[in-house]
Amino acid sequence: MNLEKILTQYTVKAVTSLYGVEPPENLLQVQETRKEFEGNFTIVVFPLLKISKQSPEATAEAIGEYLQANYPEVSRYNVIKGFLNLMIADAFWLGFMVETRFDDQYGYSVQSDKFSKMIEYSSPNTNKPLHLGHIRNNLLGYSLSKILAANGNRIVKVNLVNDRGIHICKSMLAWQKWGNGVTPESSGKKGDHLVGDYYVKFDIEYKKEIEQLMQQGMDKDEAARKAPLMQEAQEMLRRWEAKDPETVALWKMMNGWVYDGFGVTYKVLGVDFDRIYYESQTYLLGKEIVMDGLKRGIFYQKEDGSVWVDLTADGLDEKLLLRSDGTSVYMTQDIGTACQRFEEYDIDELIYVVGNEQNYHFQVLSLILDKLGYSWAKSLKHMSYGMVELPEGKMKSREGTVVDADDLMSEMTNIAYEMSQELGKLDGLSAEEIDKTIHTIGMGALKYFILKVDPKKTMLFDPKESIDFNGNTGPFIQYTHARIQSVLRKATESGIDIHAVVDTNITLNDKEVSLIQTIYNFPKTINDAAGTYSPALIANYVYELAKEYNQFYHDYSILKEENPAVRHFRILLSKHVAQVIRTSLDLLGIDSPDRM
RNA sequence: GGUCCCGUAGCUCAGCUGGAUAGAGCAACAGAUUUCUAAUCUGUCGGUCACAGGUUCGAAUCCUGUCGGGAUCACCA
Repeated sequence: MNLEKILTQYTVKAVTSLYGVEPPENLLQVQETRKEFEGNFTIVVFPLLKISKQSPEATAEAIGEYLQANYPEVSRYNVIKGFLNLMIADAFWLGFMVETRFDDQYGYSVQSDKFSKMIEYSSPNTNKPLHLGHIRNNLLGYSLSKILAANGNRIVKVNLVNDRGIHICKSMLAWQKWGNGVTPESSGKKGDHLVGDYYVKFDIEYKKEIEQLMQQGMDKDEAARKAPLMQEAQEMLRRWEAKDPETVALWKMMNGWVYDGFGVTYKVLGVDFDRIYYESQTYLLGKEIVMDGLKRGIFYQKEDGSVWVDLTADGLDEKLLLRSDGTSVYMTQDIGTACQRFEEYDIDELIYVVGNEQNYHFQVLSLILDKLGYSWAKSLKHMSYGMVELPEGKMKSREGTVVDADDLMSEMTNIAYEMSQELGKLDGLSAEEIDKTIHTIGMGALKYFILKVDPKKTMLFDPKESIDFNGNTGPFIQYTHARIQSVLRKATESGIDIHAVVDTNITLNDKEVSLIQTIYNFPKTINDAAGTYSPALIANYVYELAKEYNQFYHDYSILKEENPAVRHFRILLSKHVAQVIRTSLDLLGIDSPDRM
């Protein structure tokens, strides 16, 4: 059981015994003591005053004395105003350090009854390469899946690739017109970037056409609709839907280039999927379900034949489900794919990692499925995250104001190389080791930079100021890990057995207690992160741990400590800190180097 | 206009199920290395927690309003 809960129970007993009234648990507030005060846990006694009928100080004093006298875990206490600060006995901390199994599963929950959760993330369009916004999505989705798995869930990671539609037709058309048969091989360009270039090319030419038409007196909307290029793109989409062999062949070829490109990006980013869905295979789903809902009177039809759902009673609007020509819209597909997934997989929850611009969409989706009577409708979850903005505002693909994912990642690696070189950290390493190290550090910096921010919030990325490697950063934490590994190597070299049994008959200093307490909090942190879908909690936690360790490292010797019992304990502590750092970073998808 | 989200130090962010004197990093300045990795550590400077009310013993945190920023309400996805 968790120490906070134990202290809560003890306090209940103390109050009952002292004042003859058993306090309801919600009156008890046990929290970690703030750094500037002495103690490990603090009981806030203000809510208990109505029971004690005494001053805050007297109440705190009485409870403190009772706890210290009756429970060996509580070694000392002090009272400041209405706050009772408790010191936990070294014996408890040492017992925790010696008895706990600090393997790579430390902190994980073991659920006897595993929940299965499907996480959909990434979900790119195939008409252009991935950018920084996709990086946030992928890192969040991947990290969340790891955190939920650590919290005792079975996880299925899926990606729904948007491989069809007008956008890819634009790239195809532009390539046909201006590509001269260029391929990734002939140009030496990554496939997704090559296809993206033609998407941009389409837009440029399209804009020219619109302008021309407007000069001929057409208004903007009409020009946008009637521009020959747009007409052609739409014609191409119709041919694709009619399965015209030539169009399908071109589509397959260009999507193939994109998948090769994405594969490389995903690999460098370090994310993966258990199952990839393609919208070309799912876009017709959902239609029958909607028609069935229409029959059952859940939806209604307008005169032109389009099908709608009325959500005004739920405080929302009316939503289109089928166009007047009978074709599906985005919502129709999502209804269909959700049903398909719950049929195909034995899952308890379906989590969509999608930007907060679609909050409304997912609210509506869940509501519609609920109206249709699916019992699992309420277990659809939207992990909504904020946009990544540049100093000048939102990124816009068509205007070229995007931070390209591949460029950014290689730039991070380059910076990692320069810094490592400058610091002389690469001396004596093979070329292969250098590559691996700088990749680990560069990606560590990028991933931590993204993941330390609360997912819900819009975050800012300034390309002019490169991502830091000092302070509250990924490399700082990685460095702490590498530093500990170095100490452990030195220990082994000098013949110290780092696995030796630790004598618990020693006194701990403040920094040591504080470190142990932080390690002790790890399981709770994972649990919180899983409950709130927030990798940021893990990131903030591991930063705190690394910072505390560095302070400890600075203030105390480990291998040069003369008392062998203390020395062994500090080695043990260091080892466990390294383990918790490694596990934490792993939950963020970040590697922990042994040297850097 | 309706709905939702956000506003904390010069900058980037923590803290938000109410608790102590609001915290980090960056930037600026000053220091620490004969000692286990200085990508580290220590210190100084920096705040009307957007504003105004309210609830409370206690509000950055909860409620109401105002201002400012963003998203969304498509026969786009």
